[in-house]
Formats: sequence, C-alpha cells, structure tokens
Amino acid sequence: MTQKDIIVNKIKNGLILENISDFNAKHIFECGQCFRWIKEDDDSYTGVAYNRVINVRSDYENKKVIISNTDIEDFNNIWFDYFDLDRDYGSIKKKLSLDPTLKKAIKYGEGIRILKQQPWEILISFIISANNRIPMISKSVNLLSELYGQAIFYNGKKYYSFPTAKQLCKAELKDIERCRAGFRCKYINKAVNMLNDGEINLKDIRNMEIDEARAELMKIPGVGIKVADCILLFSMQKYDAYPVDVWVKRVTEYFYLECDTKLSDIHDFAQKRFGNLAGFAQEYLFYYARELKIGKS
DNA sequence: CCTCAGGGCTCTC
DNA sequence: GAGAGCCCTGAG
Repeated sequence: MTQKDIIVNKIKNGLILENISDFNAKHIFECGQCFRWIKEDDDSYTGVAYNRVINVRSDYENKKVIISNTDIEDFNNIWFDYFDLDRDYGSIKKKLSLDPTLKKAIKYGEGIRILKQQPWEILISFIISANNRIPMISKSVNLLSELYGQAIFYNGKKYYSFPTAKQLCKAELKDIERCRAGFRCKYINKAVNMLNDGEINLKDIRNMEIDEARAELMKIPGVGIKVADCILLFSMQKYDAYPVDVWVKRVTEYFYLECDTKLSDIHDFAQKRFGNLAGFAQEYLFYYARELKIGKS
C-alpha cells in the first residue's frame, strides 16, 4: 500500500512521513482546490476531510510531513490516496518544465499535489464557487457543514464534517439559504434532490470518459463547464481537465495567447500543449497567477 | 454566437 | 457610500 520510498513512523497522536518529495502544505491547500483547510499560527494546516480532522505540517527542504490526529490505519486507507502519494510529481514537473512558463510557475508552487477529494463535497463546493471569492466560498461550505454535518472535536475545538446528500435533503431551500450562498442556494437544493432521486449518480460519472462525464455533470443546475472541470480534476481523477477560471484565462492569455480568446480556444490550446497533464499545468499556473497577480491590469 | 443579471461581501475610489 | 468585481451559470 505505502509507496516504497516514503518512511512512515508513529509519533504521539500522529505520524511522521520522511523522505517524502513534492509536498508543501501551503502549496497544496492554497492552490484553490479545497476550501476547508485553515492555516494555523505555526504555519501548519488543520482541515476536515472524510469525516476526520487532521493537522498537517510540512518541511519541504527536509522532505518531512507531520500528520497529527491520525494513525497508520487511516493513513493507509485514506490519507495516502487523499494526498495522492502514489504519484511521481517529480516526473510530471520535469515534463511540464520543458515549457519555460510552466518552469517558472512550478518553481513557485513546487509542492502542489492534487488532492483526491470526495465528488459530492466538491460538487457542492464548486457550485458555491461560481462568481464568488475564496473566503466567501469557505464561509458558505463551513456554514453548510455546521448546519447539517456532524460535529468532530479536536484540540478542544469543534469542527464539522461536510454533510452527506441524505443529511442535506432534509433541508429546504430556505434552510440552505442560511449558508449565505445567495442565488447559488437554489442550485444546491436542486443538486441534492437530483442525487437523492438517483437522477444523477456520481459513482457512474466517475467511471465515464471525460467528455461524457462532463456532459453528465452539466445536467446539474449551477454546473457549467468550469465547475464540471473542477469536479473532474479534483475528485474524479480526470487529469486532462483544464478548468478555466478568470485567473487561468488571464495567465493563459498573458503567456500563450491574446486577450479575449474564446474559452473553447483556450481549452484546445491546453489540450494540445499539455495533453494528459493539463490538470497539473492548470494548478501550477493558477497558483502562480494568483500569487503574483499575473494578467490583472 | 452574444449579453447580462445575480447573494453577499470586500476592496477601491 | 457608491461602484466594481468575484475560481461563473443560465436565461434571453
């Protein structure tokens, strides 16, 4: 199960991973793929995933990661996959670095890994993300969890699991509106009902080819091409997806194309240039563009 | 194909 | 204290 070169050792209330490459907590949790990880004063990150709360601290130079509030069993069953530890990011970065722009972007976000998150949570989170800001998205996702998820205690603090579709189907539209997601609440409500009615099955979608999967996801209200691509990339392992948000549009146009390029042309370009690594390229570019505010006049 | 409204909140003027 | 804009979608 565990990748050969990573050494896993037990410590008090957690694990220490040694000889681990391409893992930087800041890069992973702040590259826009997740909304439930909070930076602590000591630069570690605490987050909720798979009904658990863990704290993650990374030391990139010394190739070490400390995961607190977990054990070997959960590491093997959950976190190894969640952090995509079986993947050789070194070789991905090497291939993408042949492109000089990507080389710069990768230097900036060298410790990014694409988390394998749960499709249901990602679907709702990215419906909320439409025309919204990251702090607001986090706020709404946390409110939904507080209102309909389950409490989990860690270090004297209360956290909440992301509610299941069953837990959320008890909520009516006016209840969902309490998460302050505005006009997106009606989409969440509809999505919940479609899943509970079996009109949409995320497991089936995950097993489809990317184009069919995307078309299926876009049947859900509030899911357009960008949100669908985020769901495909962040929770369904479709690594050729290239979600184009304002930042990726800006950065792609700035380095490779001209202003006001059509969305379909940006997708075509990404497919040609990055192929089945498009999703990884997108993350490095997004992080780079947003941190340095590239392309923003 | 194009344009525009749309929660709520924050940043800018 | 108004106005723009936000990891965008859907209606026209």
